Amino acid sequence: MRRGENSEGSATVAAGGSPGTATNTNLMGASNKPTSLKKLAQHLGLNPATVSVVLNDVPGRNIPQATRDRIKAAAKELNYQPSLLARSLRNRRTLTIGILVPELGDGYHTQVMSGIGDHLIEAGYFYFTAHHRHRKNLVEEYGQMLINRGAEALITIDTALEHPYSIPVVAVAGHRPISGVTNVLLDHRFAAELTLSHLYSLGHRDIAFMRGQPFSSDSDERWQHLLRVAREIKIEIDPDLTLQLDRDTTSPELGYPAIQRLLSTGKYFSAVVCFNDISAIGAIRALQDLGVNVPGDVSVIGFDDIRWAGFHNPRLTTIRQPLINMGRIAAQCVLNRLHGTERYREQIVVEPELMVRESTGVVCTSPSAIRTRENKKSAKPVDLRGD
Amino acid sequence: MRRGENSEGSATVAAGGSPGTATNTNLMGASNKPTSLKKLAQHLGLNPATVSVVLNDVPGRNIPQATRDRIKAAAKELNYQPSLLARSLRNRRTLTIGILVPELGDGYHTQVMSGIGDHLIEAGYFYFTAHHRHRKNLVEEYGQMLINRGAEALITIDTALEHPYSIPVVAVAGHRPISGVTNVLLDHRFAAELTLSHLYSLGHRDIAFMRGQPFSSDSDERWQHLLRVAREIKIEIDPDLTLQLDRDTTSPELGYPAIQRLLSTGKYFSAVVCFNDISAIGAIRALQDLGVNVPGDVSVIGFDDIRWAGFHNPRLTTIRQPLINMGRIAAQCVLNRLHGTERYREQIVVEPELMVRESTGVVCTSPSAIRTRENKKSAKPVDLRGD
DNA sequence: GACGTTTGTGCAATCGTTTGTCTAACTTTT
DNA sequence: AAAAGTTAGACAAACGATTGCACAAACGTC
Repeated sequence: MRRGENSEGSATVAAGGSPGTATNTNLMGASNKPTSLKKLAQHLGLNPATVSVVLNDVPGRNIPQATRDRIKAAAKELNYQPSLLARSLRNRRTLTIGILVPELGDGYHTQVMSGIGDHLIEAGYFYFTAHHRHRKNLVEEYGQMLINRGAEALITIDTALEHPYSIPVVAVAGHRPISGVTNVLLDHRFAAELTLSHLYSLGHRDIAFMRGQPFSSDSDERWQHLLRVAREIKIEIDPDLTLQLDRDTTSPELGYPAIQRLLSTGKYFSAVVCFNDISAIGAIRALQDLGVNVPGDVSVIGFDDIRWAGFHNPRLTTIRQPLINMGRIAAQCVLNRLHGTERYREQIVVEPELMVRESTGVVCTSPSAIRTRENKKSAKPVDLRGD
Repeated sequence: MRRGENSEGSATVAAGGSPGTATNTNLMGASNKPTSLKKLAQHLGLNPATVSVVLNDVPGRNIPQATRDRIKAAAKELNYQPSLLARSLRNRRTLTIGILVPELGDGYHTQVMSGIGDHLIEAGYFYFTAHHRHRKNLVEEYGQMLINRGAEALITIDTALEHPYSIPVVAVAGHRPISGVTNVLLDHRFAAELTLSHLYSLGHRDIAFMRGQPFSSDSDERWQHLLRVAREIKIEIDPDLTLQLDRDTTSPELGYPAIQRLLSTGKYFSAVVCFNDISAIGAIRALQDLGVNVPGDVSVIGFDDIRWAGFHNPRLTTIRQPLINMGRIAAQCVLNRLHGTERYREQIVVEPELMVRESTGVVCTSPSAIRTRENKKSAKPVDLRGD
């Protein structure tokens, strides 16, 4: 049924369009070069400086209204568009922010980016994005590149910075304290409390945990707080029930094999705390495929509250990070620091929120249910998508 | 249990960090200004031009190795970083592409962006992104802005362009033929065939349809092909079973009320063709909430094959668009046109793929199942997230 | 009619690079 | 030893805009 089993999706590329209408690559309908200030001035018989002054409404210059009108009319007529490149060079202001992310096209980061982008573009700023796939040298290289291209400040998401920068930096979910870097981060202590007290109150004591990949900057922080809170409320964390994610992917496939491994040990557990919603979705899928009911037999709790968490089946109980807002806050902070309207702060803490939905429930009293899983034939193997 | 019911996610902002360590906003550890070519040359007692020549390994110039080494050493020592801004101005090459999208942080677009970003960055290009929320004036304004900032070419996703541009443009899922714009688009005819023949072969004849929002550029194209193919294979399309999406959101909430409305009419249908996976997930949720089994009572087919389609419950049967690949193709095409290594083409067609999973099944023979829905009490109302 | 002020615009330098041309010194050839 | 050629690097003019300063004409005042 499927055509093309190659991993990246089959894309048959076909040339279309009638050959007769082929257009030249470079020059379209309009004139080749855009009108420069100089040409405009020449056309008007004026000096470029005068034109510039008028077009920018520089205060304190007296140019008669007649000339002003004449200039503005000509600018419109010749469709003059100032080269922001040249302007940036001269003014030493690019109105550009650099954004450093590990990955494009993933739920978590894109939500944050969305908040950032919204705010920046409203404020008249543009941004360069670069993704480094958690590779140290690329973080360094692209960071520098962004600066060379004129970024006035940097925003990073889930990125491990190594040293201070000469421009303002705001890091979303970067945990290292670095001089000059403002960290926007979640109150992970509170998140751990929400997670564990929720499960505890439902009667769960045998809880499996998924630790995030080592390269994800939230992983360690989140784990440490879970450990601490667990100790405080006297939940024992069994090393055998502790999974370590390691694959560098943002597909739900992430959590799938982890759960398979967990189940194959035969150890009893009534709940799984997942590193994020994506892995939670994979985990649920794995459980369901092996005949384990969620939340009947095992409760699953996610993290992030990505867009479809509330629409999954079962609806995902999760710890919500205000991702969009975190992005917005980061953008706001970076602009404020740029404009000097805000003192540098080491960190800005945002609060998580427990979203109770359907994937968690009261603990299953008879552990027989989970023990029966060997008897059930697992469903068809999961469809593992390439990318 | 929830703290903060405001729609954007509660984010309590708190200033952290010990006040003593407050750092100045602007100047960090390093020297304030980065070293320019001029300063470097001065430091070496040489002319900037000579330094430039050496650092760029300009061929055909004879500079003794000793001097070359001296220059390179000094460049490293003073950490000279060329201003790409100035270089761009002088060379009239910015190595920058502009990307125009309707929305940030949504499954469909971000997948495409991911493919674009990958390819561009590998090729040494950077990109500006701007999102216009389908607002005509913003499309125009941001498009111009990108050009003013030096974009050498434009890539658009799901964006309605109005006129030709003076630089190469590649549009992903833009359907208007515009001179100088290469359209990367899906073979919607084939997609319609895949969709309908799949449902037909499962016995479905009473099929409901969701039409995409008018501002989405794929909507009309997709609908027309569905109509045509339906006529050919003699599936009747009932206007009463045709839904029109209109809300401008990328949350599954999109499909939810549409299905509610549909069910409330009492008309019988055995399958729903959704505009995309997101709305399909919302649709499934709505059906399930009203006690309709998917695929037992109603089959649902999506479109796009976003990342978690295969992990949803039930796994989503869908028409896959090779989104990442479409992005990659767009990037490749735009660079090729820029370098003149590829003739302009009006369009590049990519092929969809039917992913048969679990949300479609053989038609339910006794329509009683769906008629019983009034008897069942619906589940808790769905959790409608704000953003 | 001399002088200060206002008005309207031009000039030139600057931002940080790149690149074509040019010169001075040094080396080789005859 | 003079002509020719090589070598090493300087110089200046761009790229396209901004901005402080200068300057000329017109105007008003005494």
